[in-house]
Amino acid sequence: MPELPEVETMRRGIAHLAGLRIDTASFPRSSVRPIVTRPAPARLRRRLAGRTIVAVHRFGKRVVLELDAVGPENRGWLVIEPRMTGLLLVVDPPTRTHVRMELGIDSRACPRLIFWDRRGLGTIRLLDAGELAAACGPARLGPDGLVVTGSALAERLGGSRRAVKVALLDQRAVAGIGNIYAAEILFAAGIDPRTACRRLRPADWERIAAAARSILEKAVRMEGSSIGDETYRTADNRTGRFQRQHRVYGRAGEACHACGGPVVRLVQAQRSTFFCPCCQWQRRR
DNA sequence: CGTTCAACCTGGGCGC
DNA sequence: TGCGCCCAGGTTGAAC
Repeated sequence: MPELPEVETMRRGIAHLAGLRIDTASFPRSSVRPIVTRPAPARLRRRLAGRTIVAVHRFGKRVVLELDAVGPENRGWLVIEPRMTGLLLVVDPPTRTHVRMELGIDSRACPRLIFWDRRGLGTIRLLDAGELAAACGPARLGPDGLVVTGSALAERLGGSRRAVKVALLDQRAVAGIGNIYAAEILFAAGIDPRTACRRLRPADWERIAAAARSILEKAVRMEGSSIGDETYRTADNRTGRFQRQHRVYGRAGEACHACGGPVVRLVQAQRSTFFCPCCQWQRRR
């Protein structure tokens, strides 16, 4: 579920935890297979207790709690990856099932932070500086989608034979774009998602980058996209509002707002792509 | 290099 | 009602 706008909204929703101390950490087992944590839950619990949250970061689609050094512990980074259904909440989740992590925070302002993940595909890892660089550094994540430039995209993807929609999902090329926003960005840029990257010219990459910045920024302002029940929510359990602005995502068979023709769904790299064949054209040479 | 498939999970929706 | 199937915001690794 969460892509850059949703994860950024989560980050902002818990940014006020900076400066506060983690009292207790628990990792309830709520399904056949417990959520993936590193280290394993029992040890992670001990290593988190008593640590102060120095800052709350976002790297691509991950929220990262920076923790201070205490006793034998060096400075650490708790990397939370929500994947499809993970949520960070400062209020009670819809149900107590699927709670994967609960941090008791030493403050009346925020008694707790809950990671609630219906499908349990999310991961939580406590990393040191070197591991953080390997997981969230430039080798793994391209420039953030909010500030990506056309030349950065052209440099990373310009020679690729991949379809541009598939390439935009590559976090090494640009960080934070997922299936919803890839579709919306390419609609805004007027480019067919099947176009091979190598067919695109510098001006096309500029249009894509400009559309990415503009759409992601607007989606952040509207606190992300909430689709269906038990889907993405803000940290205080409100729905996002950007789903109302979707032009193509999830609209197969419906009329394009621009031309009136039907929005089409197709599958690329095992994932749905939505686009308007009339408004989004393909450069073939 | 690029694509395809499977896997990790839960649960909603649909056809029969 | 129930069953089986397809679908879902993500990521990773293996196989071809």
